Amino acid sequence: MNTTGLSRDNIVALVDCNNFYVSCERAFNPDLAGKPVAVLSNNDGCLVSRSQEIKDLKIPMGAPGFKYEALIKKHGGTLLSSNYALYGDMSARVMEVLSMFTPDLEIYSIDEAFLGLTGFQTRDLEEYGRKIKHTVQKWTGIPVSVGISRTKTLAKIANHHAKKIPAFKGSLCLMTEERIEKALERTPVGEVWGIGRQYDKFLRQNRIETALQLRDVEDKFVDHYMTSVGHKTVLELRGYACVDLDDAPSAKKSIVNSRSFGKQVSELSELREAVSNYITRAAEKLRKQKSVAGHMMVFLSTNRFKEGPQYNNSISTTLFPPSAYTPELIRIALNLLDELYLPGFEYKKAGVMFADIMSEADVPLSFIEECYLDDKRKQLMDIVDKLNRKHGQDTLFYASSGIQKNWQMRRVRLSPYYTTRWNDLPKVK
DNA sequence: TCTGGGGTCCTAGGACCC
DNA sequence: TCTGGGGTCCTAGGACCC
Repeated sequence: MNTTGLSRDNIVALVDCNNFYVSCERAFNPDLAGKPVAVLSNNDGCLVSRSQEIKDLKIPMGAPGFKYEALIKKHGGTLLSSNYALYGDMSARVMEVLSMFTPDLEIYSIDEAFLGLTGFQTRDLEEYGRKIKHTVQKWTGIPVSVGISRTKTLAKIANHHAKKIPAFKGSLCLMTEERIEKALERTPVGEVWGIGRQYDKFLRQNRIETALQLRDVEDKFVDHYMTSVGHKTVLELRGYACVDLDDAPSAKKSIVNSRSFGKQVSELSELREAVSNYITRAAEKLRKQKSVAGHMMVFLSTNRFKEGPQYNNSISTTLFPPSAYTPELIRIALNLLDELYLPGFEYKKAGVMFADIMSEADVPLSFIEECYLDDKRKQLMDIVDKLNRKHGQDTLFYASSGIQKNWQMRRVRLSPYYTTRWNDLPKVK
């Protein structure tokens, strides 16, 4: 395998929040400490974040909430609806603290970040990791684990062990050959970043069961049986950094907004309301990253878990000129929906997607006017966005989005918006 | 009664052209 | 009637991630 130009002198840390959504809830509600707590997905469907006590009850990730509700209640536990406004805000606070520990911060997901530490060799890195952990905990109330090594893939593994093994006190640094080998030997191959279910199965069939065995596999095997992604994974395990740190979040290439409904929906009028809402949200995201979309898709599906006739379909169109102007996008989407819709089905989910996304700045000058960017429509969108940011989502909304919203998702166990709504600020008694 | 949502990257294969 | 082979572009779908 070719390793020309790849560095073995990198240092990178992965900081990962422990049970992030549950930790956010606990940060504001001390009653939840030490008891089983789980956060449910949208529509109060499956468990997407579990406290240690829930994991100890052997309740798997992604399990449907209703199956385990009784068990959780029996152990004095709590199930909560997801409160993304709260988690997003807490995430921003954690990331701000992390940014003080490195000039190279890559926010990888809502609860994870990579920190470039190349050049920090002279420090006691594991101690530095512990300092990061304590600072985040103190200033945000969120517990995190820190893994440090030569590549992102190795840092992931380090993080995993830091989280699982109490003796490491939340921070593990894998820099020496000896430590790396020991950790890789104890890591099942399926836990390696980039090895999913299919690869796991294939590798095990070939007697590769640990991360160490994967690292030391013959080049011939990799060349023959693994894709370019697999190549990178193996090289990263060998300490060659192939996945660069990316500190400037890039603009999204596609934007999706979709939700399951809180009930079965068969009326076109209700679907039109939902799609109008989804377009509104997706177009806000478009404008937030200063983009316009050249392609739109609308999709619709029935409940796949329920017996009965199923309908699962999508329809799409080119947007020319590309746009981020909500009223126009709603009009187009509703036309698509009318075409897509078949009466007589019980629908459970709908969604919209924008693709062929380009930056406003890249719109050819000759299109700018048609593209809405150069006139009152653009100003109107700016004003709507500003008002809604300041006074809350849907302060200004579109008539087509409806008011009753009977189709909306269920969130019956929602915690207060502790950090983003004045009336919900926690009170000190 | 009740089973999430939002992304990226890669590859294979079809369509088309020469 | 036969029907190569190489290149490019596009799309659908798979695999993976959080």
